[in-house]
Amino acid sequence: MTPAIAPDIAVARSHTAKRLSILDAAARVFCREGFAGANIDLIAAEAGVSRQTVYNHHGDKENLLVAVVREITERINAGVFETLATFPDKPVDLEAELVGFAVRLNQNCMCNRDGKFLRKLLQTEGERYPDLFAGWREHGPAKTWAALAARFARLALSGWLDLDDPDVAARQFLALVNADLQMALIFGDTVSEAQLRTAATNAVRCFLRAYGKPRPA
Amino acid sequence: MTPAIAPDIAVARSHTAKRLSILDAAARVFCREGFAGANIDLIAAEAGVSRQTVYNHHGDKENLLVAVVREITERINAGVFETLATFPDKPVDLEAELVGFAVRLNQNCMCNRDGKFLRKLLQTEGERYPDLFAGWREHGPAKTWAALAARFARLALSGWLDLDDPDVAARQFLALVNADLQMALIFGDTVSEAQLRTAATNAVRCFLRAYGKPRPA
DNA sequence: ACTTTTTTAGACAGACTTGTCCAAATCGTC
DNA sequence: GACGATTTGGACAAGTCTGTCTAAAAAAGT
Repeated sequence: MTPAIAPDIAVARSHTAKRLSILDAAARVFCREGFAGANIDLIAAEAGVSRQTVYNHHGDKENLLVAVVREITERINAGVFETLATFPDKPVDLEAELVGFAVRLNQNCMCNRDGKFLRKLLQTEGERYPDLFAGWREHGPAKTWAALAARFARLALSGWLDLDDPDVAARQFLALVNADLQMALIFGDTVSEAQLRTAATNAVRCFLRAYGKPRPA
Repeated sequence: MTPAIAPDIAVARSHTAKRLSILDAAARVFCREGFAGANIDLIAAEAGVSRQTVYNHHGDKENLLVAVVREITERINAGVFETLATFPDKPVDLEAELVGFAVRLNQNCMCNRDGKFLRKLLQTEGERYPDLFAGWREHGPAKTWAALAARFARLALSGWLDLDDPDVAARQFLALVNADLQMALIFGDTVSEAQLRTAATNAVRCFLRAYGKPRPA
């Protein structure tokens, strides 16, 4: 069995390697130039692959865009899921731990390369291909917000927070975390970790002034 | 004098009318299709003008983009300036008046057509033409934030607010106001006034829980 | 070593755009 | 009604891009 499978894996590996390389280059070029301005020759060159190979793998330019979006949304969802698992459910120092969580969230989901790409692709092609992002639209932010809201609700139950509406609080938490990064995000600048920490600290401080309670017994 | 000027004005008027019509159509098409995908024939058609006229007015496609961005940023800046003047400097019911202000801000600046266009153009072409938006980058949001921060500082002085850093508070106020609209803004949906009011109410309530003080005497 | 699959490079047609040119037509003014 | 400026429609060359095709080369598998 193993000898029969091993070659398959080897083939699949090089195949997959090229596939990923193409998707990566395509993501970069689509984001930089927009769908209409993206040049398949350029994508092939950046992927270190011949143009024909691009067509062999993904057939169409539109198809390639679909594959890129699928890939990126999957990676982002994975990052969000992973980061949500680090939420401070049983905090000791709530402020510090929420700051850490906010920094992780931004580093793993919003401010990394994938986040930037998704934001840009969504903005540029969202209206032209509405069903392209329909899946992410339903399973992405809404799920994230709901999960975060559930965590906040638990913190409220255990006496750390005083909340009217956990869903609103979750959205506000995320908005506050990005408050200081708006400009950088909109201009596509890279944000240093120091900026990230400052932003998160300001956000959590405001959030806890609004919804925090003295540490429960 | 008047007979000598009148024709000039008449000429200028029709000229200007066509100019605006072209800029309007160009903004729509650039935003919908991106710069590379925008078709000058289409712009001319949507402007109800022949293609040659577009070239007569703006020469180049790139030049046309510059003109569009200049036009939009000017309108946005005017809207911001106008709306900032309605800030409740001497409030009676601070919460209600801040909600009203937030709604106006969104209606006149962020959520209207110009705001949507600027966001999209910035996202799509900001990296390719960095100096195109350099002017707005310096004189736009930074000025807005500073002006808003000054208003909040005055509210703090007169005993309505308890602020550490008015600049941070201003950015947080704006972030909170958009917290509930993120999805709609990112997907380019239109937002109803009811949504705007709800979002503003949630935002102001959170903001005042964090920074509000009981009404001064 | 032989076979099969994948990749490559290049040529290619078809379509589409941009920006220019020009002659006819339209418009407002004298 | 005549004049000058502006607009129009269409034709045009030059360039770019997509997607296909082909035969050679490379890689992988048996």
